[in-house]
Amino acid sequence: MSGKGYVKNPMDREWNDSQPIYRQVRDRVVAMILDGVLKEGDPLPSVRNVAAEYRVNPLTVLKGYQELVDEQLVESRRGRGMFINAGARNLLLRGERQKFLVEQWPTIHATIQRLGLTPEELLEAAAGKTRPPSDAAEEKKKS
Amino acid sequence: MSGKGYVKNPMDREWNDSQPIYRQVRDRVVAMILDGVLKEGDPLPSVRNVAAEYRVNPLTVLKGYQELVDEQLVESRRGRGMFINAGARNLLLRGERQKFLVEQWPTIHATIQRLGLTPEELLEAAAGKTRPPSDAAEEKKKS
DNA sequence: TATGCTGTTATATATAACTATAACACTAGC
DNA sequence: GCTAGTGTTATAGTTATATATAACAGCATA
Repeated sequence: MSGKGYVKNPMDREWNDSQPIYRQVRDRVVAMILDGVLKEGDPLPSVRNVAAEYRVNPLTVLKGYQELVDEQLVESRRGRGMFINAGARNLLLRGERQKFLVEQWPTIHATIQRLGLTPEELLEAAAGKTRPPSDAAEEKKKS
Repeated sequence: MSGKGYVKNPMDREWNDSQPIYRQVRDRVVAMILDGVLKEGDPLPSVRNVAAEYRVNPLTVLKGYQELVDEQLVESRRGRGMFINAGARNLLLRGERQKFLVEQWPTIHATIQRLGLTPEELLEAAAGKTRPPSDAAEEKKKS
């Protein structure tokens, strides 16, 4: 059990523990398409490159990419690479909006209500200000 | 292969596929505490009852409950049950707020921006109206 | 004591996610 | 042809999640 260690990557601060990596890979590409970083016809970063850069198994990246193929967002050309399909962004703008509104937002909204979070707090947090609850509980003094 | 089937429950519409059941069990109890459905000193529904009601393995429920014990939100008394600790709600209001604002909200906010969702759409969806993109709402401009 | 609730532990198994390593298949450029 | 870059498949092993089944341990009460 100890010989050939199976050690988790120290580099996975990049990854969210609450979701499989391959789905996060998929979501990252989706975000890049929506943000216009990847345009239609563009090649995706190669499976091996991404795997190396993020210290992840190539198969895991491939699995994420395959989901995009199944969603008809990208096309795979053996020996050449994977490429963003035409119409990918529009397809996403429709699909992801609906998916978010139906599957995620209701739960999120309930949580916000439950925690009594105000729009002000949310906007502040979104702006990058990780403000502590303003009373005590502040021991991270970096001078 | 077919003999002693290992079949997934048909009843798990109750459960979200994107997160382990035991964590959803934990989150449900947390929600009940925050909502005041479960007050301090109250007993949690028994492991076996929950398991039966939701058609889930008792061990899975126990695992979710154990997380609550580890978070010092509930206390386990062998032979009697598990009980909400004093101060549980306050502890949650601080902890869960911070956790949400730091770990979840930034990503969610980015997604909302990316999809160009307006406050109106979000409020509508939260109100339960799972309405497909209406034709009239196409000309919305960000203010 | 006996019964019937609680939480808890022990075995064994199934499936999904991730990994390491290696090989195969295709394309482009030298 | 050779090589280096793509995607793809194959084998095998680890960990996490969830299951089925059974037993153990403590408490309350008739």
